[in-house]
Amino acid sequence: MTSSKDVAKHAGVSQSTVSRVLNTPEKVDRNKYEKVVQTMKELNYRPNSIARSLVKKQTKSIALISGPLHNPFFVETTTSIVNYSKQRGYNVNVHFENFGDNMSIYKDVLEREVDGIILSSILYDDPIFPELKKQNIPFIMFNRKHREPMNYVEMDNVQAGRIATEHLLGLNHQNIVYIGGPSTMTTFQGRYEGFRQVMEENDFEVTDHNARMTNTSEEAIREVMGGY
Amino acid sequence: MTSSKDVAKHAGVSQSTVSRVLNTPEKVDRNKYEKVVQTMKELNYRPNSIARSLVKKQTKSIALISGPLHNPFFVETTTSIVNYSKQRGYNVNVHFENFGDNMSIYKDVLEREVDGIILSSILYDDPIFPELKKQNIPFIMFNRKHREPMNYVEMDNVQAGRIATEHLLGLNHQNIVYIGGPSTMTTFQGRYEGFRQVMEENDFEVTDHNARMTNTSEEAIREVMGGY
DNA sequence: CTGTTAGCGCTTTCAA
DNA sequence: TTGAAAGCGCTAACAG
Repeated sequence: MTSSKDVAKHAGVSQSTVSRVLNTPEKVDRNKYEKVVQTMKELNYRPNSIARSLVKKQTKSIALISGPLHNPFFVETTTSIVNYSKQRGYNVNVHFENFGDNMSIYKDVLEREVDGIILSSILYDDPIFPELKKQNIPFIMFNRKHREPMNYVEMDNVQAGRIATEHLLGLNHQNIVYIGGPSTMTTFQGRYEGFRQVMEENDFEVTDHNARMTNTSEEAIREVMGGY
Repeated sequence: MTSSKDVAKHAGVSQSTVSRVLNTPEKVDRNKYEKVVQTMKELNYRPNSIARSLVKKQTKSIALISGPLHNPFFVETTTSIVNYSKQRGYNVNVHFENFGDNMSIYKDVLEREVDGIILSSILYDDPIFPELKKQNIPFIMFNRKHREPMNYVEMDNVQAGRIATEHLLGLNHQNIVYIGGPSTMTTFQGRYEGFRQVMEENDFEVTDHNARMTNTSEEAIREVMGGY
């Protein structure tokens, strides 16, 4: 591995001048600049990003905790997040949620220095948040929010629930049932709320029979649907 | 940010003892160990992975250059690679290939210190390889291989081409056409080869009419198929 | 088992 | 504009 020190030696300048060529080239004498750039090429020099991160306390990378890619939603979001981050000069460390053991992911994420964290698939009262706050690491949720007020980006789930319900009602259906995931996920809370609102506005009763909470596994949904 | 130095001070030990508690706890006096661990908790200490990487010259992270997730194949591979890496203590920096401008991805990848690179969606004579070799960064390809002998993991595309062709022939079809992607991708070279072999073994002629190379876009395929 | 010391490769004062 | 020097937070000899 050739370091800036090596470049400096070969180019006959100080190591700090090499550093300046990288960071503030305009403050370097034209000739020395050329000489240094040339030497870098010859020696195949690549600045060490780790060393830079250490002093700048900035890694230019962010962690993404995503839901599973088998859900097309996360295909879209992961792709966009990765590509946009790249465009802005950031790398993305991707992690996939691990049902039943998110703690190991949190541990993993906290162990690395990142400039920020983007998380989805987080529970209403997930234990990672107190930790994140304590460690003072910037983070933002998407597709979910937490019980406490924190930054998040989410679609309007209540409205989504309303639209779906209104659609069916508009088709003159009389027997509508809501099947949603657990209310520990805000996504489902909202959609249920939208369903409930529209149903009641139209004088339908919402009962345990036509509003079912289940988990999001195929089997569970199949079982619930079997009852109708 | 609290550092190991802070912990050392508060615990009344040297900084190297704090480091030892992290790395070789068995070589630390029981009492001091407890004291240090406790102090870490109190001060909310997290070891700085950047500093560690700098001295160990190991980042415990790998870069993945993947094809687009809209292709289910890459959903599977990305998921597996990320999860398995995690299990082995590695982080994954995910990048998606950028048709027409992979250079910017290569630049991006090279700029960060990683312990190795996994790449797919690489062309037969992609310019990243000379660079990788020059920089002496470990890498492996999957789903593709390069013109030069290098490490790769790939399915047996020739066999795949054979099986598909034999299947159709077994069904007594007489008019079989091969439509594949460009031969700059080894995947297609192999499949074509399998097709060709079986066809010729069965005394069918392979011509420009029944073997077509196209690109992998929906439109291109549609157009080719329109001709039959 | 422990502390002192050097040093990883860089950025950033500070004087010159 | 430049170089010398300090320091980011850690690991790794080394001597005791």
